[in-house]
Amino acid sequence: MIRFTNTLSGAKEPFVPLVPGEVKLYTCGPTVYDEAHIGNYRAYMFEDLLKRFLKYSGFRVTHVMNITDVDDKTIRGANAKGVGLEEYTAPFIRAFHEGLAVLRIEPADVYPRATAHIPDMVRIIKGLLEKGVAYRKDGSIYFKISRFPDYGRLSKFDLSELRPSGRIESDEYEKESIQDFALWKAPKEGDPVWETEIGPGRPGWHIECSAMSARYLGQPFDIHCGGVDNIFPHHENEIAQSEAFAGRPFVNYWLHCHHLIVDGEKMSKSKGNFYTIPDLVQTRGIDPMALRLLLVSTHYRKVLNFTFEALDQAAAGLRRIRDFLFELETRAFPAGSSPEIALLLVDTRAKFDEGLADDLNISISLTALFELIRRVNVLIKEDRLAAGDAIAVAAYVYSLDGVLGIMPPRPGERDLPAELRAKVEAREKARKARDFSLADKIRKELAAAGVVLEDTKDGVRWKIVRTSGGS
RNA sequence: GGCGCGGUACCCAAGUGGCUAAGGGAGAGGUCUGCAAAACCUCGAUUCGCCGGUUCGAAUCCGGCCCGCGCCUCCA
Repeated sequence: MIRFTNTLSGAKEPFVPLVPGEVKLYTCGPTVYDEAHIGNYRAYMFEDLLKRFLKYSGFRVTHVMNITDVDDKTIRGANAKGVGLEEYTAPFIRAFHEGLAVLRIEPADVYPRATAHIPDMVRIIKGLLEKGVAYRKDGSIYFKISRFPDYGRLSKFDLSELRPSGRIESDEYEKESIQDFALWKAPKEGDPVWETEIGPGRPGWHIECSAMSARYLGQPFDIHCGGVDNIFPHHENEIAQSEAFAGRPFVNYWLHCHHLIVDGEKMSKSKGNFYTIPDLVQTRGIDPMALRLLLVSTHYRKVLNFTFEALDQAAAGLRRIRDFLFELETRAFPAGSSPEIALLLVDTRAKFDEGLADDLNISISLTALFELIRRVNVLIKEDRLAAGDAIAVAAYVYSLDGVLGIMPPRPGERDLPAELRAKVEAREKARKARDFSLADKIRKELAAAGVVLEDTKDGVRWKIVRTSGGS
């Protein structure tokens, strides 16, 4: 049984999809006004783990991730640069997809863009007006919170106790109640304007998610994810719009991940602790898979403290997994297989699956993997592992890649360029001739190229220790 | 002030009433090795933010306190 912590109830609940075997998933994507940072990717990584685990568990998953390409910040950015909205957001959208690819985050089925779904939003706003849940004021349209008694259920905010913050005072739009939020914004100097049957203007922020989730997933659907900072107001408002419009529930399970901080502090450009994928991978030469393991291995409901030490630790863990596979693939084992290993794999699988099934408790799952590695390493050391065992264990570990996404390419998919291969052979010759200084010199050259040599009693073997990043 | 997360070894982190408090990293010593790498073995928290309480028994339950973090109207 799979269980998730549902923000709606605040408790761990058994996960039961609306349609057996199928999961409809909506995750809040980027607002493309700037380059995404590793904190943003932490959320996408959590969602990737969730989706991969659901698929691994046998569900068919339909995943929708929105791209917010019209809002205050994108408009401001485009105006500042003197270009159109589309021209302004295009490079950020491209960079976002590149970041996903570098981190091996599986693509969503659809990436709907807000600007391409204005008619869907208009239809909902029109419906809300007709029901009297929305009202017009100075060309804008607002959602009337007083008409939605359930408001605050997700964030557990009591409206009467909401403390006004500075932002309310600076709001440029007139509303009946400060808690009402904009569905549609009246045309303003410099804003893009859509001519629609509810009048000219542009959409508010929250309406796109209500409109696009309904279009691609229906209502209700199973799981909606995002960062904790989206709980209020964004997700609360989505619920209000969608449920008031359709008269039925919006989402069954809300899953939210916590933030990523850097060295114990919030990441911000002014502090200089603001990292993007290219910063780490291209500029600093970080293995993207180490970053992936780091992001994925901290439980999603805990704050992730990003440090370079933690990144090194993740890289070390990754190395242990890779070296283990390398061992299984490059050693000569005696023929046969043992029931002991078959049993060990059954136990490992049970523990691994159980961990993730319990609200994505990945620590348990990784422990299961590392325990398998340690036990099999002992057997290798004692010459008790047979060829069939090695194949079975390696196949199992690779199968986990469906969930973890960190494994190296399989043996057939990796090779050394001819020049490096020649160096490996040259070193072997030197070593046989006991010219160790030449042998060590070549070893160093190979190391600089990211290739590590290991001398075993069965001869030399090489492994690639750096995954080339990005481009 | 409200709502929500968290505080377990040098670092990351599991464990929510009971066998010796998982696992990974780093460190120290050892085996192996031309050197190295990997692997293996050994060592490492009498103790879980603090103080009380409940209990035969508490990291785990209850009460109080301290500390860190997030959200509180367009932030993942």
